[in-house]
Amino acid sequence: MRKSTRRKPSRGDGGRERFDDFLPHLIARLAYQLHLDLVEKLRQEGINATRWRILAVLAMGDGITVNEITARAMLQQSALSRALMKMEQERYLRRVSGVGDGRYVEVFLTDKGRALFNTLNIVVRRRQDRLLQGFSQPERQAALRLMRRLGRNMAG
Amino acid sequence: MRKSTRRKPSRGDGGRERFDDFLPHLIARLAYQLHLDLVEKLRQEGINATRWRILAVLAMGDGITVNEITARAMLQQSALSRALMKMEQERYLRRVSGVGDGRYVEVFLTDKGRALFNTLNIVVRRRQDRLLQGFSQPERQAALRLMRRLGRNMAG
DNA sequence: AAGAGATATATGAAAATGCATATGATAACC
DNA sequence: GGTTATCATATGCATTTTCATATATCTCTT
Repeated sequence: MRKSTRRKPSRGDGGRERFDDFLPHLIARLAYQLHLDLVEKLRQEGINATRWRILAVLAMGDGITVNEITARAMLQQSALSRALMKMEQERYLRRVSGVGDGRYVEVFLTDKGRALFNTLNIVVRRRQDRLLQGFSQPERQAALRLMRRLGRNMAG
Repeated sequence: MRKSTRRKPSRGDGGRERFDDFLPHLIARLAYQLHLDLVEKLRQEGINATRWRILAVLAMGDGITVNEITARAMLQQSALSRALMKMEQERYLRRVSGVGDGRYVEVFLTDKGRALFNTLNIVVRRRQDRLLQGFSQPERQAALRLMRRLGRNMAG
């Protein structure tokens, strides 16, 4: 067979639809890039993104219920339930049956959990620097404002 | 037990860490909100987000390889490989073994697949309106520019 | 043209996820 | 006070994803 007949398939017709001007897609793509970056950083520390989110939410203020973690950590309740069980076994956190209302379970970081958070936090915060490289302080503020505004639009 | 002792657990100490000013988290949260919204819209049409992304990427320009879809649709290659197989069985798309290079597989939408895309696209595009409600035209442009800029920072 | 290396896709097995529902506990109502 | 409704959490099961690796095809070298 002649060499010239071998080729990598082309990229189609050039596209009658575009994504570059479709904001939800840009956001999904950016979040995905950030996620991959996060997963890789965490992998080196032997932890996955789900656990990191749980640690981070608890570090933000523990003694909260499973339900509250669900909302803040962007996880399904069932996934969270299982993750918490394992993390409790490994002594990263404690679960206490609700003091006044037995339906609730309060979750607390242990010292071990808090130490792990502190270690990871250093690594993870660098991601923000990369994301915002070349941004002036006002531009950073504008970025935060925009995200909050978009978030409100979707929440409302 | 006295009623006053029953209570919903409080929200902890108020938070020594915060997320509201941590841009990667805001982005992840926003993307998650959008994702949930997308999943629900698609569910009514009997399709999941993975398949929607594949359809959308192909509608943007088909005749591309599995690898190219992987990058654009934010999926793992193995997951994509399986999804494509099922979608081919259901006649949403065709896979053609590379014309010049047998390693490649070129993927094309069928008429059925294109029709499905068109139906869903109408529904999905409305999400952008909700996201950008209350934004002036310049603000919309600024939002797009910001996202592209952040994306470049993460890609580079 | 045979072998080594590179590239693209597929697949087996394990883990994670999502969905529906079960369990356990409290609150509300009559 | 006992039944029903409500809420938080756990769990069974099916599906999906991920990781590692296999398979197939091509390229390059000699």
